[in-house]
Order: sequence, then structure tokens, then C-alpha cells
Amino acid sequence: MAEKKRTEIRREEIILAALTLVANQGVKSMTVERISSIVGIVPSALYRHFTNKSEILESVVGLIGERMRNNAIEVNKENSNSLYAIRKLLMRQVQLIMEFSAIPQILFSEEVYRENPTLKAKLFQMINTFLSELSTIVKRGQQQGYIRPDMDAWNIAVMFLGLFQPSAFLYHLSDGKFDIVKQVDTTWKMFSKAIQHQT
Amino acid sequence: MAEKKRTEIRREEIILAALTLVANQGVKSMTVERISSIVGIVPSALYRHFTNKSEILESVVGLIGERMRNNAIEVNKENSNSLYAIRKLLMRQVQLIMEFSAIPQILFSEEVYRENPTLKAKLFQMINTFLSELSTIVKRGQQQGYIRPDMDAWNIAVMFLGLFQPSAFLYHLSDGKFDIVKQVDTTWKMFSKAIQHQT
DNA sequence: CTATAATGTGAATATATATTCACATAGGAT
DNA sequence: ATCCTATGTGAATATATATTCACATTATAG
Repeated sequence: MAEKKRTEIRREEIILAALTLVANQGVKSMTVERISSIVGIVPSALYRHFTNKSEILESVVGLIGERMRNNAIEVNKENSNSLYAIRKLLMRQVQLIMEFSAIPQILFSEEVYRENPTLKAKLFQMINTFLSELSTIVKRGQQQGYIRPDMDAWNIAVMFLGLFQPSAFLYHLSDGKFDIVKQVDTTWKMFSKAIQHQT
Repeated sequence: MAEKKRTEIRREEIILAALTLVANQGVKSMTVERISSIVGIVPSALYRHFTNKSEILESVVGLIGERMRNNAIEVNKENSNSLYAIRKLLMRQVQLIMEFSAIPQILFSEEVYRENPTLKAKLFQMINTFLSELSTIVKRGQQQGYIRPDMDAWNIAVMFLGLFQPSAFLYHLSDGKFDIVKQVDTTWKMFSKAIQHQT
């Protein structure tokens, strides 16, 4: 028999196990059997800590969202030049993707989209929070005179997503062979020049 | 009993039915039961025309790929100004996404990624073909003097994907509420200015 | 017109997975 | 130390789905 642990601890272990599976092998690999096996308990034991599997997936998505949000907040704090902060954020996103290569799959998974409307709403809110955080950075840049003031901050934030999304896609599709850093670097050069305040 | 039809015809009907399901409700909704129901035959009859479900999915993905490729070829033929051709292509991609809102889900689905390595390879090749076609257009633009010659055509092609991918994502996530056309328009203005030959 | 091959059918099979439940046991509160 | 509650276990249940197969029927080549 596995050691008995308090539910708060087990919940964390379960979420972590689920994250590991999802991040590396996609949402489908996240079965109750595998999760429980990693944690070292029996499948039915999961239901002592979560009412169902969806709840576990929700927590996992929440964890990723939190991480993205923190990235945005931190780079904003650490960099006075907001253009530089955005570049830092870009690099962090790339890092996140390389670490959890299945993130795009999660964000587009049908488990999220169709089978769980609550989760879809949560995901939408998550992305909006991120975009909002990023918008703040952009606006600061516009006030500081680093970024052109004639462009909508929210638009720029959405464009930001486009800087790494295709690379993430190709990285994934090529089994990690695509040089994501190089592509993103080039893209950033062009992008930063385009949004910079023209003196 | 359903009418007997030659396998070539049935195959087309089946692929079309599968495409309809996938495009609107994702890969998971594409079950043998539903496909056969749309076609008007019984599930087991599918196996007279395909050896298994994967083969059907492969055909569906192939169809989408063909469509993307044709888009690229056509806009290249129809527009002498290659910058304008690229813009046209962008609009066509947006149209494609609005018509088949589940395309991102297909491209990132685990059915494609994990369960079927052949299909993954095919998808990769498909994207590369598209990017290659687009590169040709870009290179022409560079020769014509419309596009800056100091940027790698392939890089630009990958960036192109980033022009609509985030919008597709948000469009999907917001249940069609996100104004994809407006966002892509703004993004295009910035992008086209950035890649234009600076006189 | 008939024989044969191609296509369609319904039932059966196989598999994978989530979830429930009665029972077992450990560990902290008293 | 004992009781009680929280946690763990194994078996059973439910469900969804792909696939196979023996048999039925249609179309078509000869």
C-alpha cells in the first residue's frame, strides 16, 4: 500500500504528474492509469483528490497559464526599457515551448475545446490576461517614446503571439529540428524595428 | 440497403463527410459511426473503401493541404506584383480558417502527431511545400524590387504564418467573436511596410 | 441471362478508458 | 491506546469506439 498523504500534497503530486505527461506527450497521454502510476497510487485513488479527470486537466492548464502570466509580470518589473522587456518575454515564451513542447497541442486540444466548456472559457480568460499584461508593457513603451504611439497596444500584443507561434508549430512538427531561436531572432529584429518610434 | 456505388465515388463521399465533421467539430468528432451516417451507409461498409480510419484522416489532411497549396499557386499566377499576391494569399488563408474553423485543431491534433507518424510526416511535408511555394513568391518580389533583398525568403514565409495564426487561435477560442479580419489587416499593414524595399 | 466480383449489412469482438463502490488500513485527535 | 476519518485498493461497471466476419444483395462483364 502506498504511503498515505494529505490531500493537498497528493493534489500537487497528481497535477505535476499530469503536467509531465501532457507537456511531453500531449493531452491524450494523460490517462488516469498513467497519472496514478507516476504518483505511485492506484487509479481509483485519484478520485479521493479530484472529482473527475477534467478537474485535473483544468489544474494543469491553470499552471501553464500562471507561468505565462508570471513571465509577463516579471519581465515588466525587471526591465525599465519596455522594448527590451518584450524581447525578454519573447525569449521566455520560446523557452517555455521548448520545455513543454506539447503546449500548442494543449491549447488546441479538443479536450479543452469541446469536452469542457468551462475549461475553454478559463483558457480564453488566461490568454486575455496575458495579452492585457503585455498591453500594459506596450503602453508604457509608447509613453516612454520607445514604441510608436499610433498603433493599438492590444493589436501589438496579439502580433506578439505571431512571433513565436509558427516557430512552435514547426519545432513540434520537425521533432525539434527546426531552429526556433534563429527564426524568432530574425522575426524579432523585423518586428521591433516596425513598432519602434521612428525618430 | 444503401445504393451500391463504385469505390472511387464512395471514397470521395467518405472523405467529404469526414472533412465536414473535422472542419466543424474537430478530429474527435470524426468517428466511423458519424461518417457512415452522413454518407448513408453502415459503419462496417467504410472498410470496403479504406483499410482503417487513419487512412481517412490522411485523405482529409491531404485535401486541406492541397487547398492551401493551390491558394499559393493561384495568387502567384494572378498577381504580377508579388507583394499584392502575398496579401491576397493572406486573405485566402483567413477565409479558409473561417470556413474550416477547426483547422488549427487538426494541425495540432494528437491523432496526427502521435498516433500516426506517417501522417505527421505528410503534414510536415505539406507545410514545407506551402512555405516553399510562398518563398518563390517572395523571391520574385525581391527580384522585382518590391521586397527588401536583405532578408531570407524562407524566414519571411515563416513570418507570414504568424500573421494569421494568433488570430485563428483567438477566433476559435472566442467562438467567432474575435474580429479576425481587422486584426489581420492591421498586422498586414505593419508587416508589408517592414518587408518592403525601402526606397 | 447468369456468374462473379464488388459493395452493403448486422452482429460479434476487441480494446481502452473513466468511474463507482465495498472494503481495508493508516495515522492523527482525543 | 483507541477511535474515527481520510486515504488507498482491487474488482466491477459503464461507455465509446474501431475493426472483423459471415452472410446478403447489387451491378456488371461475358
